[in-house]
Amino acid sequence: MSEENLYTFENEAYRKTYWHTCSHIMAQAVKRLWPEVKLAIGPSIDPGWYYDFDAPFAFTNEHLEQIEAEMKKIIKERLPLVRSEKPRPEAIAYMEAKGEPYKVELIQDLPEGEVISFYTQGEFTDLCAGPHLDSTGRVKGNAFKLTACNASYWRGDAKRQSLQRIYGIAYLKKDELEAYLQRLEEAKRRDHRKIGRDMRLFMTDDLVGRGLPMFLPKGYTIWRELENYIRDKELHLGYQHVMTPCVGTVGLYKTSGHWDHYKQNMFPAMEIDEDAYVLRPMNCPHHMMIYASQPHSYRNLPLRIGEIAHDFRYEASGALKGIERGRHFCQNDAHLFCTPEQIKEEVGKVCDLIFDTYKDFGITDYRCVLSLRDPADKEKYHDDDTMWNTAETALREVLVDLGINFTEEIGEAAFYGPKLDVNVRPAVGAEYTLSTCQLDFCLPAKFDLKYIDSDGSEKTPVVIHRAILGSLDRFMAYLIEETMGNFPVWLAPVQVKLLTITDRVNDYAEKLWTELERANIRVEMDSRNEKVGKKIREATLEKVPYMLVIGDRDMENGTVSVRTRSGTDLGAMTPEEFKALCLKQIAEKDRSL
RNA sequence: GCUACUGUGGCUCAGUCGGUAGAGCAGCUGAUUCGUAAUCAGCAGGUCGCCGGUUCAAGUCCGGCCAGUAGCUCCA
Repeated sequence: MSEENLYTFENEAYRKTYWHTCSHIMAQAVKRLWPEVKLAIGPSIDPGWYYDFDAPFAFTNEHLEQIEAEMKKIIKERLPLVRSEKPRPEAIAYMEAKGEPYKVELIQDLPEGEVISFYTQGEFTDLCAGPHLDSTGRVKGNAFKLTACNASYWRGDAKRQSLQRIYGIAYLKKDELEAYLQRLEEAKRRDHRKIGRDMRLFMTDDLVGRGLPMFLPKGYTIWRELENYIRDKELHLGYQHVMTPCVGTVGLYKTSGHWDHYKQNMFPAMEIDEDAYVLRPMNCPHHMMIYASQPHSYRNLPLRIGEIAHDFRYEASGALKGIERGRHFCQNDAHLFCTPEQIKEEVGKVCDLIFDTYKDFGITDYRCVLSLRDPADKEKYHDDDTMWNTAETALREVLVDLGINFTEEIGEAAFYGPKLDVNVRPAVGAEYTLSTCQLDFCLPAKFDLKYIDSDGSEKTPVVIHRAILGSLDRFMAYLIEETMGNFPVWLAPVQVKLLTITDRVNDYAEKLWTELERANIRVEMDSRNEKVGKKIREATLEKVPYMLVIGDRDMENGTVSVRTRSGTDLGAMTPEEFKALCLKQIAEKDRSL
């Protein structure tokens, strides 16, 4: 790499340094304008940066403009950034003198022996490990923008001080900044909530309740295809599907441990007769009870119990987001009961299923995470070090053996065991988990599950919890945003629309409709008295993959004129030719159009 | 849940300094039968999220609630 190439945003280290210096410039601007504002932390993120402030007033867009103007001044002043170090007592005294309690706390919590460094630019000094640009003048004054101001918590703890986080973004050229802002705007147009409303896929209503989306005919058509897809796939892999009720006794969840860990996130218990019931938040206990209902031999393991299951969780109101996160959702759940020796093969099969499914949906941009417990957190995790060591070691080994690329994250495990999470980043908002595969040595013991091993002894099975499409609701949200509503033909709510040009061809079109409908193609007819241009426009906006334009010429020749939603004119063909083309595309889950 | 912002016909939006609502699309009716992204005309549709307050007068100002949006926290 040549010398000047280091100073581009292609270079991650430079990019992060640049953004971090921007965050210091922003903090300096804020302190100049309002000296009473307290500083928390201000790292670079990808892309951009933020800085958390404790201010006695709420920042508005006008404030952000003021800050931007002040930042431009600081950039023009070309202030050098100078690093310095202080011993701990001096560093604490320094920040106390400056009236920065959050900085004092940060210094106090730095591990013993850690170098405590500061960066100074003009009158502004911040506690910081660096590195930084050598001068505020390195930042391009016409290519940065403060994009948002939101709330955050001091040290990410909801019980502590609420702070105000200002976000910024910067590039090396103005047009790069503008291109970025434009991408943000475009992403908003992919929002599944907007597309879902426009395409009449799902709706909500206050009287029905918050976070309780209702799927409309078109949305449910997609849903049904997804459900059929994954259920059929599972059947071929030896899964057995069950149907269990959406309500269970509190005792069931006390047995599993969910009550202790999650009762505040469940709909409150309903007292009926002598018992208390809850809407179920998940399905493991039901499936455990099914396993427990008869004796098992090692010969019959693994036993794979699957269910497209309705669950209810009392999600925080601020966490609700369309069908991505609601208070009712449907899980593509399964529990695989197996012997310890079978773990590797079963996890491998689950991973194959996940990646095979992603191939069918064209999902290529995902990240695998091995989610481990935080050993220090005895509250959140089932307290059994031996169990955790066994489970985490086993899952890690399996993933390495399978050659899966993954990163490890502490404190992301389920309370009963470690998991492999497959995460994606949607067009709008933060990364989330689509698929999961969890290794559980805990619940089988709690439910006292047994099998008879080859030596005649009673043993406890291991359970693998897994979800491929995760929640069908969330999976659909993801698909909507990825495709912008341009679903592949096999998923499109309406696959073909017949557009008549004149009433004279209505009978002919009717026959075509019947023929396609009998071939199980989802076909609609638009025989309104409107111009064909208007019919094409509307069908295109509805994102119907294929339009068949039918006029006198087609009727005479016994053909249909095929146009795609992307505007390609495939010309005239016989109905048989079109039907074959369409069915082939559906069968192959062909995504091209 | 926390902080901030937003809430006007089904959808997208306008509504000035407070003087009791406007458009386009969709819908309905009629005319038009027109070959690849909007035919023309007419009609109808709103207690301006809800409740209260200030005022002679509130879509507009103030308070509370509800809902939505962004981010934070959480996500078995």
